[in-house]
Amino acid sequence: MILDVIARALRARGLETTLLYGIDDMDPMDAQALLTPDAVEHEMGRPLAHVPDQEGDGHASYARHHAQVFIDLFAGLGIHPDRYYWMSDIYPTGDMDPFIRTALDRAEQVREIYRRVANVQHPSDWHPIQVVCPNCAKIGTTIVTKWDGERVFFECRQALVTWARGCGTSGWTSPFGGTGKLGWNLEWAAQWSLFGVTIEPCGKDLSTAGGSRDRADAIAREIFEREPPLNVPYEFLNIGGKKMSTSKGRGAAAHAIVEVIPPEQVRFLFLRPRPNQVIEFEPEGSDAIPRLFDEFDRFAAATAGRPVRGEIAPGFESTFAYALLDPNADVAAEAAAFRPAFSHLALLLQIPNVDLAARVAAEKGSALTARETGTLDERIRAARAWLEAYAPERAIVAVRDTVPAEEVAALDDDQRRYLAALADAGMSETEPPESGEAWQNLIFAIAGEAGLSNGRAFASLYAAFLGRTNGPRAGWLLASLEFDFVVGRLRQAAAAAPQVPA
RNA sequence: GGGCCGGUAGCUCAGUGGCAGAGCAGGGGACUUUUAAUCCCUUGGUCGUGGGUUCGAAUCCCACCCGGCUCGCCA
Repeated sequence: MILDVIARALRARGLETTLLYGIDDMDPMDAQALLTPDAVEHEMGRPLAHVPDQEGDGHASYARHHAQVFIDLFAGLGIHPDRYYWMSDIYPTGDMDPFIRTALDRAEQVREIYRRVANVQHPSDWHPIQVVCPNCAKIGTTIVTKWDGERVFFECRQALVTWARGCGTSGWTSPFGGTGKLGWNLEWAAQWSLFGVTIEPCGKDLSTAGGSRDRADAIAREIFEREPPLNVPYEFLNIGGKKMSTSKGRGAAAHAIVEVIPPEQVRFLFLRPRPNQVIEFEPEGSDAIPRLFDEFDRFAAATAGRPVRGEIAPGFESTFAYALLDPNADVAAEAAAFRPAFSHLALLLQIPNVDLAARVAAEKGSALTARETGTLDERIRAARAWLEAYAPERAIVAVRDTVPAEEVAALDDDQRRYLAALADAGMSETEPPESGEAWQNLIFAIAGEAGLSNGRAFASLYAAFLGRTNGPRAGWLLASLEFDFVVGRLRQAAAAAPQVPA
């Protein structure tokens, strides 16, 4: 996301920019969670690119299957790298061979960097490369101990790592052309040189002192003799206090979020705070999601030049523009587009027989454009999902099965009389009110006769039916219920004992 | 234990030397038909703690406290 926005910003300044995304699929399989039990012994430790797709849905490998999930996720968020490259494709071309050669020639220097930068003490025969075992095809279990300038001596050790078992084979082999793979920090640095990388943000888990980024930076400078790319360390998004990350396959939270929140609001969520600020996002039982929409709409309004409440963060136009899905969107037109308020939609969705499109068009004051109808549909889906999975109790409108005793007891006498009068009026109509409009007219008419302010009239209705002080348009609410039930409830509430002052 | 980042209103966050802010939430009010909308008003702070520099510190320096990440492998 950060890289996508950087690329967009550079292009906006007229700079030619290429956005690359690499998948390190020569790395060994080290997580058995997604493997079938009988595959564990055989597959653990093999390169991810060589492990068959466990789902059997047509991907060439385990790596391709799972990476596709993220590629799709990125595409859905408007992130379209110019090129995805796979290390399992790069190594066989021989493009990495010069870097492998340099790393092996300078193995002692690499070990020294690990000691100095990361305080990691590798054995004196350790070499910064692993090879695919010609016997068992694993890469995570092999260690290289000698280098003669053309070939390496490897051992496939039984107990090199705890998560995979080697076969015990050893021998001389060429490390080039796809057989060998540089260690992670070296591979990272080699990619910078190979692709001419100039900017590479990374998360704070890597950006720590002595961490992967420090090592890769040192290796780039001292082994491959190239200045490392600009780093933009960024913080994480915490969902309910837990880290969400795409890089370690902890994608479950990411997908759950993306299912509920439309892409532009997801982008907005990431872009609004500074990169080094942890984003605390707690959608569960909170108004975090409605608030996210409201803030987005506020930024849109400000960008369109409409007045907004209070102050707005500096750079709001950029934040809004980069939150848009389409990098070439007409920002002014997008900002000016009408967007129905999320919480209002969530409310309307809970009332039966509401023509949402008509209501929203009425709020706007004119017909919705195709784009706005799309936004509406998107928000309706989001609001439904929110109500189902995340909304707090107070956002749920539900007609109580019985008279809400406490809330009704808090009503004043004139409000109670009003409820009785409304019941009488409903009964005395030649036709029982059926439409929301008929009920709404009656509610206002009786309130006028009783000299009760509209606010207090509505409040008494909400108390009697919902057990709360406010609610959706009362006429339509009553119209959605059985007439006899409505009259009965009105009478019960009117007859309820008033609250005794403590 | 070392390192990095963070700690500002109930919540989410702005604010890098010049009167502590916004949104939301909370409280009060307006509204004869959008009534969870809209509009107006408003409560709320030991800027993590303690020291220092300065005419002046949320901001710069030092120490400490708390939280997250990281410091063997893997990525």
